[in-house]
Amino acid sequence: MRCSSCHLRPSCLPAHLVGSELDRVDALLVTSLRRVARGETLFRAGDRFDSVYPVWTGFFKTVVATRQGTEQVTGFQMGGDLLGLDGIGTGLHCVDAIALEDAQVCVIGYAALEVLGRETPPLLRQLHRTMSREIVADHGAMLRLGSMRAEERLAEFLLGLSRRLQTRGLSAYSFVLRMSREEIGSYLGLKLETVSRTFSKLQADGLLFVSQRKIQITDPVGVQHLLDGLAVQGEG
Amino acid sequence: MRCSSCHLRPSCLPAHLVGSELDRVDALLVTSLRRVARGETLFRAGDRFDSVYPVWTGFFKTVVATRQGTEQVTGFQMGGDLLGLDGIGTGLHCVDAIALEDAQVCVIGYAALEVLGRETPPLLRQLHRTMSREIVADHGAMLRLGSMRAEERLAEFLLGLSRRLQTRGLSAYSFVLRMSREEIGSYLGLKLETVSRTFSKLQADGLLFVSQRKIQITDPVGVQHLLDGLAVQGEG
DNA sequence: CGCGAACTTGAGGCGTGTCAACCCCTGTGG
DNA sequence: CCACAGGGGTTGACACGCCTCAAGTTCGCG
Repeated sequence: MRCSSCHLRPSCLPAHLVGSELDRVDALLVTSLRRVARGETLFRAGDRFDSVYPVWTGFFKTVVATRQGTEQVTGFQMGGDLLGLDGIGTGLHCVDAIALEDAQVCVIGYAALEVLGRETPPLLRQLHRTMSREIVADHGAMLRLGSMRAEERLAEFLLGLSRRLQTRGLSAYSFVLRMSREEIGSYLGLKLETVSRTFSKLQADGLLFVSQRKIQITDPVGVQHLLDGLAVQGEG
Repeated sequence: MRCSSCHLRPSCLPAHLVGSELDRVDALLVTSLRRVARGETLFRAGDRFDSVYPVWTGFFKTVVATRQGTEQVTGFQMGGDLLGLDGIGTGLHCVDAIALEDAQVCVIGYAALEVLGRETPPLLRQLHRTMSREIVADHGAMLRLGSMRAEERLAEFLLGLSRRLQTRGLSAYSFVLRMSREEIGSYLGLKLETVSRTFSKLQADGLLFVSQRKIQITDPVGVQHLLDGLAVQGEG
């Protein structure tokens, strides 16, 4: 695997590298590629941390669990997203990373990343940006969970997903969900029935079509207005 | 200001440094000290990012806002905590950092931190740990907001605060809240009335005493059991 | 000492959860 | 080609926890 020829590089750690920097990264950064079958874990909470994993293909969820069995989905990761950052702090992972479809990830040893980063400032800077963006994204999740109603949470979730698909060159307004209603519900702090009902309501309001996991956002502006607290415009 | 003689160093960026590393950090890391009066902002969402700020004295909250005026408290920061990491990703801060009491922070230029970090691996590693721990803490917040009932959210919040006070050498079970009911509510995704009622209920259940902002946790084990889903033991 | 902000408490409404039934896809095997 | 099984999704009725609105109290600060 060579980072220099990877189409995901602009959104990955070796973004902005050129020339000899890129050569070194090609040679030393990614030690291997790892396949994870649908339903399998890339790592589990409690596992020893030693690597971070940019997603190359496929789709993941990360899940935290409490001792009494409750679970919370903390994120969904797709091509270009970085998994494993939760482990740096304590040396142990504290979420499960589970593939929602057959997936492949690059394996980047954290020790190697530290060494390479010391002699390649843009690489380090990109790592910091990535961690910072995850913090900001988590703040967005807190806003969703703490201050929004079910309809707003789902709308925000869909627009965020749409935006992420778009930056990866995929269709922004017509896509297939990789996760179940229950997983969406866990991420949004809702029960699966509420997610289902809310999808139906958004469809009844003419904002989107939903059929099982196929989504088509027919009125993205209307969805955005819902988030801005504006009433949806009538037809007459 | 010299990091080497700061009592908060073990929980700050220059933790684990020794000898010449510490000398360099003393000379170059902290460019100045900044005072922030109660109610004033250290930085605002939209401000240009150029520094991170370890809290030296005082107490802060960070707040994200939406265009329609809703706010969400994303965290409370006290001595040793690091403010400003949200800005690295985009070069702009995306939360407001507001002092809840007169406070002092160290100013660490991000550019200087990057340069110093390159020649001082333990410093860089500590930065990474700090960011990772913030990510993990945010996942904890998501779990609270997404999967817990009001009573559990408040119990978890109080135990977390208790633990943080304890690591700073303060009393774990008797302390004064620096934030209002409304701010706690925002952080926990509850209305201030619900926070107030829940405090009263925990007191009625014999787990703590509360009087305005003075808190005394009289039965920390009971509070922990509440989080573990165990019923509180009866008296007979 | 007095004002205003913060906190507490109550009554009633609403949104989401709970429980249950049914439907729709998909895959399997006869 | 169809029958069947099973998981995921949808929908309904009802319950409950939290929110809303309102009144009254306490505390902190000028």
